[in-house]
Amino acid sequence: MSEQEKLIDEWFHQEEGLTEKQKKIVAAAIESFAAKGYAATSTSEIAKKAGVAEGTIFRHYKTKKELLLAIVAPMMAKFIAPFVINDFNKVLNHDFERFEDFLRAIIENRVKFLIKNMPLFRILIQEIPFQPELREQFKEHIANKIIERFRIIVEHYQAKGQIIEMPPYSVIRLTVSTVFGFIIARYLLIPEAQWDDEEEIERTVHFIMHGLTPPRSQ
Amino acid sequence: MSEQEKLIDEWFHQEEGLTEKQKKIVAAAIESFAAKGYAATSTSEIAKKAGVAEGTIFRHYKTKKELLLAIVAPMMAKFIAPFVINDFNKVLNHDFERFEDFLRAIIENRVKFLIKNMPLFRILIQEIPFQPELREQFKEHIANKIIERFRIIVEHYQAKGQIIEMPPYSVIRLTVSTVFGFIIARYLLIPEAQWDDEEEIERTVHFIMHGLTPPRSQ
Amino acid sequence: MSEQEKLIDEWFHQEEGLTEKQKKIVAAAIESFAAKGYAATSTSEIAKKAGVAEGTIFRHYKTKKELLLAIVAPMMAKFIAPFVINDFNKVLNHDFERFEDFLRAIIENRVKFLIKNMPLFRILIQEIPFQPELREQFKEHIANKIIERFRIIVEHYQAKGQIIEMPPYSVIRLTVSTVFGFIIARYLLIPEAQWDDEEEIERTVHFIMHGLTPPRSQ
Amino acid sequence: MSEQEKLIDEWFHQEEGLTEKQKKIVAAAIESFAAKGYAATSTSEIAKKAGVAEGTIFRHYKTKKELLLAIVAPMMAKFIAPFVINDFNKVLNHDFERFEDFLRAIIENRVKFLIKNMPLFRILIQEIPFQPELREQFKEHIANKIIERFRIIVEHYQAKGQIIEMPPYSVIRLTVSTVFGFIIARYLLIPEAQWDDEEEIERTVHFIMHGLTPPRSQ
DNA sequence: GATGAATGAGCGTTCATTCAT
DNA sequence: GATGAATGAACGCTCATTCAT
Repeated sequence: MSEQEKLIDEWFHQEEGLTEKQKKIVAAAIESFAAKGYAATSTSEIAKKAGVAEGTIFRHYKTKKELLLAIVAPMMAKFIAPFVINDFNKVLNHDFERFEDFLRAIIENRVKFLIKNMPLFRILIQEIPFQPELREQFKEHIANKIIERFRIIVEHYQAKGQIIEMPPYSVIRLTVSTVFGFIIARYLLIPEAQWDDEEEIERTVHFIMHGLTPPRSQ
Repeated sequence: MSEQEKLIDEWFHQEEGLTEKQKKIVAAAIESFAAKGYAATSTSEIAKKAGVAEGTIFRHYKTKKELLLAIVAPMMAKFIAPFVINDFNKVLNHDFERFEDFLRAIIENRVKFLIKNMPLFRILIQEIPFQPELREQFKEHIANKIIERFRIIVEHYQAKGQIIEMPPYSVIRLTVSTVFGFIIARYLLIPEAQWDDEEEIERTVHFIMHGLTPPRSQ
Repeated sequence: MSEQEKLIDEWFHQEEGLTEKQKKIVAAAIESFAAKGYAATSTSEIAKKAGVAEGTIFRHYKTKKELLLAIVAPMMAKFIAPFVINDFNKVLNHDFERFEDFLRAIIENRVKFLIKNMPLFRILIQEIPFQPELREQFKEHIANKIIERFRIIVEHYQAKGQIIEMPPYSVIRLTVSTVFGFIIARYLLIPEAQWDDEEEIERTVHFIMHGLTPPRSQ
Repeated sequence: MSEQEKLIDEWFHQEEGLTEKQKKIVAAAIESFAAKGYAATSTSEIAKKAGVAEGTIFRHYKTKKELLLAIVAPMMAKFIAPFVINDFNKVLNHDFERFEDFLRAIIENRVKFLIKNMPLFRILIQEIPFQPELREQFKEHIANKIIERFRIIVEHYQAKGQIIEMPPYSVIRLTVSTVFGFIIARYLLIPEAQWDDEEEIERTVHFIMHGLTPPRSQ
């Protein structure tokens, strides 16, 4: 998987036939979009930061919005790739005896992906409210495909009695919002606090599994 | 409390000495800021939607940003008001025997506030990444004041053995992100889905209290 | 003359039936027009400085330009008044045996008037290039009336052999530009330098009378 | 010197790497600034007159004020250039036996320069009261540098007994205001009058040299 | 393929002026 | 007579996009 992962992660920076200038443009755009938002970033600023002429941007990307999508779309694709690849799914279903193990694997894998690509993740969640195309892509890929796969997994663990009876979508919602809540708090809202990452992830997993109630009280 | 609450909620729309035109401007701005974002909303658009001349906006708000802050700041103030009012806090500490009761009360009260003011909530979370002034106010009011009060409450219930041993800030983070995760999914991301609100809130409270693991597995 | 003078000078501030508010408006306008120029001074700024509502300005002066003219026109009138009053002229023609005496009297009188009303003088010379109405008034009053009177005076002293043969208009031009050159240098261009006013005026009069030619030529 | 002079005068219109559009912008701006003043001239008007898009102005000059300075600064530089060039100064000190010759040379040279660049001169003296940057440049270049050189020259002729004993700065002030008085009257205030330029310059020189007093009358 | 000058629509903001109170 | 909210045209300036070189 790590092999696979590496390949996927390096997709962006080495594949897709991006020219040297294009890479600079994309890097500059990511930096500025993440920092100031798409709407508040001017193409001239991107050009300056990338060290290219303003026209060069429009040679590669017909419009500013196309540049945004060219940045965020592959990131979404890479994020979901591991879920989509059949082998990976099979592994999932058989390798993890317990839901907790599955959860840890997800966090190990996908959360680290997001952390590694934090500026892109930031752009994604910052711009999704404003860009219908982005929202569309997001819903199509994440909602429609991934959630279905998750549903099957959740039902699998529910059948095993490891997850309480509850509509799978609610399970997903609760799990996902807890995990994303950690990433957002940790890396976007309060990055300056002192975080014991391992401990905090442990607490997060424990919370998803057991909630806030101590064992004895039940 | 509901008396108090009502008064507070109606602050914005009826008090503050807003003239008729000002109210129209604010309403138009809320609508557009929520829909397209602050940066992508032009003052001329706001003026048109409000049915006033563009100059009128600037008579009441020196800059476009001042208009944004004039919209969002009172909303934050009203959101935290119940936590700040001492009586309310006292009530909190004595009236709710169980953390779960406290949690339900909070959801009953503050979540409904947010739902009622969803466009304002939307603007707040959409613009916080881009507006340092907003972030500053948010941190000052929410982070520094509310979180401290929450910490005391959490420690109170921890002392009672109703919450597991865990840094209070982690308890808060997990609780808050679960609750906000519900609001965002329900009202912003997937409002078009069919939601059984009461059931879903029940599941969310249950999740915070007990996690996903069934009672017997422990 | 000093009686007359006083009356004239106080015209502006006490007569003309200016209400209290009007006086404040005029004072504020003079201050701002002198400092930043007519075009760069906003009526709202004047209103604020005068402590009146913006509408009040337009109740008394139909337009901003009318306010300017209402300020500068009486100043021109007062400047030329002594020349126009017949008695004064008679006095001129008979009292001053020598051109030099006449010159000193003029400086004593009219230059002091300008110094006393420096902000108004400043506005006048700053705005004359841009305000045709002002230029018109200036030409009509100063050029057409005063210059004629001066011409007669110059010819009078030329007949007496006290002024060299030269077109009177040239004599006037040279005299006036020397005197105005002093005022402008002294009060507008380099007011911060240390000036020995009496000496400098003496040199100016001497220059006009004898020029830069050393004694030998006399 | 005439070679040198020509080069300098043509600097502005042919050198400096001004593009065709820039030249049109500058020409249009000079025309409008001179006619209506900087503050009363809009950039859209300049663009229209220059036959370019309004954005083009701001591509070449970051702000409207920068355009003003880009117009006036080189003019000041060119005006003082001959005084600064050492050879010229040397010539001055040795070639002109008499102060009068020096004066004629200055008028021949620098006054003709101003006449040739009258719109620029007009802008300079019209805007100096309102533009601190302009005033600063003016003082730094003209006041601090040129006046010093003039002082030396004046003292030189005073030592020769050709100029009466008087503080050199006063000599400069009187001379300069007389010369400028001529230019302003001739070209700005009353250009429509019939002027016999040669005669009038002769009278001006004569006035400066000998004053209004006939030699024999004293 | 890359450039950057040129564009003109649109931006946030200011302005002199009006008018109901 | 005085007010100040309201106006909308005009302002200086920025922007994404085009295109000749």
